[in-house]
Amino acid sequence: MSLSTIACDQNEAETAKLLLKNQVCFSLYSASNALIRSYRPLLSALDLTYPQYLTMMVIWEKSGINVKDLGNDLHLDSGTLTPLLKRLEAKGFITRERSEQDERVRLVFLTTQGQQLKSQAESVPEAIFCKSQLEMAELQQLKASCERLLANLQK
Amino acid sequence: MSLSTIACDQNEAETAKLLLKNQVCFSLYSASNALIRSYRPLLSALDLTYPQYLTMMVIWEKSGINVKDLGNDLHLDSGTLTPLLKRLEAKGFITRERSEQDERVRLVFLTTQGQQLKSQAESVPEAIFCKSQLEMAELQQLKASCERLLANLQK
DNA sequence: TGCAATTATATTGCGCACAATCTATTTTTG
DNA sequence: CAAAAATAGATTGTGCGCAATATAATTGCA
Repeated sequence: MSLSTIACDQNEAETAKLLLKNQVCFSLYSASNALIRSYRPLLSALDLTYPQYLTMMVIWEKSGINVKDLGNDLHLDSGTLTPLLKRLEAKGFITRERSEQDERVRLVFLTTQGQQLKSQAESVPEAIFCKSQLEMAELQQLKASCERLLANLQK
Repeated sequence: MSLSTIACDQNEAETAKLLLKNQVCFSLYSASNALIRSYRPLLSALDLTYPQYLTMMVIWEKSGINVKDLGNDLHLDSGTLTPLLKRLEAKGFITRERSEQDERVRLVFLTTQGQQLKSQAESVPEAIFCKSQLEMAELQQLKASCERLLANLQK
């Protein structure tokens, strides 16, 4: 094998790595965008966006949580969450109150209307599962790989 | 088993479905965000964002492509692409010219500077692969599942 | 040929994500 | 106890993603 052949092969290898169709990350990015698009009609009936829906999930489980803990759960920072929470408050689903022990901390509480929203949201997971048309086993494997990837990237 | 027990179990099942930690979609969304974050330091050295990098990949392969075909490849629409392409043009990586056969069509061409950028980008895929700390087999499986999911959601 | 329908792209507006920075409060420490 | 450091959250600015709409060019068909 000549040196020029080696050089050529290496060049082809480099080129292949920069093809869109060979990008794992692009597949993940496109699938994530497509999922959020699929949620849109279901969630707009509840007056929620997808990030707002995720946020409500945490608050349904942990009413009274502060912004920092919410950010840790959602992997989002205050630059994203502060305006998002203000929009949820404007819709009447939550209230945002300062902690009395530590005035820096904002606590987020579920309202009655926010609680009622939860029952309306109960059909959403099943609807998305149907739209995905994947077996539960494959979805679980996909979820596990995404979680491993996230954990590794955060190291 | 009593009716109340059934009701209780169903309620627990509904509650479990609305827990953040049980959401495949949230894992995908978080992993996608984390990946884009991981690309950021690598790509900012090339003066590119992640969507701009994906777009450049298509143009490296298909200089002279029109906006519609670019959008099909990237699963993005003109509302996203028009301003993105203007930014790539402002940086000198591409030119945007109207087709002479059909004045509605915009053709996107690689510049010399855009071509030079490709060689600078060649180390990026390997760097991300290392950051992911996943086996190639798992990444390929992840990619395949994402592609199946995307295809099913688009039906 | 002329006009309606179609097509390609651009524009506008909203809501994220996130970096960078700022403010206010609390904690630490000399 | 006062100054420095740390912490929580808010603000600002940029760049997506995408729905809705607008504009301009092309095509189809009566």
